[in-house]
Amino acid sequence: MSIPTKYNPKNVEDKWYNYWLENSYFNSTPDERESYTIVIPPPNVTGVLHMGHMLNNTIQDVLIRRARMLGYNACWVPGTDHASIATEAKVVAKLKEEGINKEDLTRDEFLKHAWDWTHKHGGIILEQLKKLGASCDWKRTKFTLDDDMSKQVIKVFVDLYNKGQIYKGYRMVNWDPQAKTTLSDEEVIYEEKQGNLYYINYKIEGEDNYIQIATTRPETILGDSAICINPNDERYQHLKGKKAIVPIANRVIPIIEDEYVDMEFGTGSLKITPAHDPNDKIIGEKHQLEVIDIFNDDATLNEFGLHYKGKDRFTVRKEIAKELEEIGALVKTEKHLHKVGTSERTKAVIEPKISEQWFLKMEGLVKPARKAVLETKEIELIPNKFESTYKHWIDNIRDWNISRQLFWGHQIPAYYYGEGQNDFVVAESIDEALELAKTKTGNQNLTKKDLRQESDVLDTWFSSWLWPISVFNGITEPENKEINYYYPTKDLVTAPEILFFWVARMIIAGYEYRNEKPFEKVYLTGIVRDKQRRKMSKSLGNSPDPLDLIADFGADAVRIGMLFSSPAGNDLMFDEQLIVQGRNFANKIWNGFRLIKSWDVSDTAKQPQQAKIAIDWYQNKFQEVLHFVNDQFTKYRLSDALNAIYKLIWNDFSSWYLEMVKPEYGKPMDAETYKQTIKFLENNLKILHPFMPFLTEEIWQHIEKRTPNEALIIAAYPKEKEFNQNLLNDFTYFADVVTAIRNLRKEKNISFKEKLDLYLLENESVNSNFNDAISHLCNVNKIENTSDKIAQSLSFRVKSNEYFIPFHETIDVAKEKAKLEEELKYTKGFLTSVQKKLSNERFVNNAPEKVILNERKKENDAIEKIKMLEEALTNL
RNA sequence: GGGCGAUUAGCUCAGUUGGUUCAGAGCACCUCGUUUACACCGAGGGGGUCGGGGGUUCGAAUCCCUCAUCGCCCACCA
Repeated sequence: MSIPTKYNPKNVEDKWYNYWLENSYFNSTPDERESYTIVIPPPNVTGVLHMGHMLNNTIQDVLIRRARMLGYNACWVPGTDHASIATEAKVVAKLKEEGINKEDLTRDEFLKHAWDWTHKHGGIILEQLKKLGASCDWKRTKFTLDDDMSKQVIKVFVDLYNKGQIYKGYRMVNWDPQAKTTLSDEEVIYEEKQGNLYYINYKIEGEDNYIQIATTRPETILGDSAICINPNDERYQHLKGKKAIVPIANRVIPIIEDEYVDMEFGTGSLKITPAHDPNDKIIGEKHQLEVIDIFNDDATLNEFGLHYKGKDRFTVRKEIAKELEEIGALVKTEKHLHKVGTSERTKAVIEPKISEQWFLKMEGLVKPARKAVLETKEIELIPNKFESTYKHWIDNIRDWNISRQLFWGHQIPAYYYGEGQNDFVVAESIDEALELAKTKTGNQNLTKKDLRQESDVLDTWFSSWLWPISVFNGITEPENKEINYYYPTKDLVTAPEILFFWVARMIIAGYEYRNEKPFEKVYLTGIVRDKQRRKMSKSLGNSPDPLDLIADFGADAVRIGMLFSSPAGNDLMFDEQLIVQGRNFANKIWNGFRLIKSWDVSDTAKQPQQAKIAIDWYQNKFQEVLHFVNDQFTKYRLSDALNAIYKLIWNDFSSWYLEMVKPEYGKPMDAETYKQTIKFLENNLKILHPFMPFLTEEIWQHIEKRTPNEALIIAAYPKEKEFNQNLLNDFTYFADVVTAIRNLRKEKNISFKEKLDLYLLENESVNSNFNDAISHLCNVNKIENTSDKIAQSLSFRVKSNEYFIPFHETIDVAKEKAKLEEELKYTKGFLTSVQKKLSNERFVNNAPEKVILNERKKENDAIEKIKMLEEALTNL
């Protein structure tokens, strides 16, 4: 026998992955079958695989492999995202290490570096996904900055502009001083931070009086253009109409009145800095205040910062507090806990800033997206608790800032022909732009050289929101065969973190550009955490390298480990023990296969009764579990489906079925049982394949030589059939008998080698087809019915039947008696409670007949059992 | 500050319209076991007043109220 006792994934995983690739099983082209499409959430092109990817892509692979076996034309489209801000930040950092400043490069020079970087690191993550077994159609791999993808993004921009949905506006936006770009509201993460609340005195002009304000950001006083009080505030009536002097800057600013001011907070008076606070900007506009921007793009102070010019905002905060103290303007400082906006990507503290940006109007666009999820349920969020989150976002949506001051991305297709901020045209190409500009200006002498393209690029999500459409070229050629076939896709598997960034916007784009949903189900995964519930991350160093795990335990084990306990929407508490469990399971299956392969098969051997009944039972058991598994899949409960298969294979198939059919030592197996066993093994492999693709294919191909058309990956998933519940119940009874005998052996220290006789006092009928199986599993010599109790025997009861095993050695009567008495006591107590229930008139009158009948049955069974126990006691 | 969700065995979680098989599974733990697949194994076993307190009901893990703890999302209080 050459099959090793341990399953070794190393030897098989690459082999089968290559085999699958060579035979193009992952590739899809439109045909007459129904399509089943999943588009991958494109990871950052320069990213590397982490545990979150593992979980996410395992789920997608399970879904797509099962769909493939169910006969769908399964298509999983892979790709990567250019992730403009994240990638640009990485490239900038790398250049800095080489002593190159981004500022010193032209756009083209920088882009060349970025592309070099992308070509070097790009797609590593996709190679890593192959190790996991991901069955993506690699020929369809897309990158969001590919020309064909870019064209579609630009086309959509132009279209939305022409529809009046995109506009340029001078607005307060979120400024990331590190990346030196604006961010959308979604890219700002609010973090609670300990700061100070500074109380500062402003002198009243022409008086020896002061007004006190409170601020968390003293450096911004240099940009103050007013002090604001609540007109109803009794404390400040005398200051109405007067002016105050900004400390240090010594500028005179008005004291204005607005009911916006909360009289309860701080000092009840507020300094107004329109350039650096969204609320102040609103008040500033209302009262027509001056806007003084004190910051440079990198959040150092500009000339309005006076002697602080050139220093960083946080340095200035400390220094200015000191100076205020020195000049006596700082009254006090209090500790203050507040929320600070930070950049999702660079973690830099966001600076509110007024600037000219491009926006997409969201109001009308979101309507179909709202309806599809919340009203018609055309799109289902799994778990559906995320619907309320979705609703809240969509009902409070604001215009989307889509421009970014970066190089790496889709350059906005606006072309300026003059110096004015609004002297531009929007077009898909510079040639079209030129024609438009000529028409708009009436100047026929314009040339391309007179046009200057907008330097901003588009938010990354402005390209990824088209992903399910653009991967099939559905924007450029809206009626092409592929988009019509593959769209709408079936499942989207992603993290809840990007529900707004990406999922909601894809839904919006889907309805706007296809008039149809982009996917049917959104499966929201949880976050992978460590045992201390910390998010697994590179920076914390608490995350294992997924590739190391695969190398150590095998991809199948890792997949199983990830899925053992990860219901949709729940975080996964990662524990390597789960992967060990996955590895053990692989080994268990492997050894079951080894056992079957070790049997000598004889055409002449007669099929034993225990094998017959085992086959009959397992067929039905398999169907019961298959039904359950299918049901769990419709509910996207992958963990539960996997657990059911795990138990089926480990307990039912290995511990019961194989033990029942296993021939006696040295004897051959009959051909019929062997044939059925192989069939069962194959069915097990089929339903397990989506979860453990490598191991199952390996065994599948070991069972017999298969042609490429017979590979497991494309085998047909087992069909559901009716199953016989009575037989399953009979099996449970049989299993109880076997367990009872095993217990007796253990209690009485009876060696398994000692044969026993078994007598049955039958009060309710027993399926005697299991008798040989009892003999086989428990080393029982004979099983006979008896009409009388048997003295000098061990006994046990299953349901209302009593079993006896003649046993002639001394029995500890006292011990036996105590045991019986305890059981009797319990049963009597049980009977009392049942009878109490049944004598309750209100119960009998109100409860459904079914429930009452059951209680009566419980009562009768208990009475029977008490009788039996009492007799047993007297016999002792 | 607003909203949503959770709390069931040592751990991770099931428990679908209140009622048979409702207090479960896997892992961990304990005991026994080197018979002819697997010690990455087999056979047994212990373990929870279902977060606390009220209420509705003949009957509550399940429905309602309240409190506590935790998590997530959203929001400009200086």
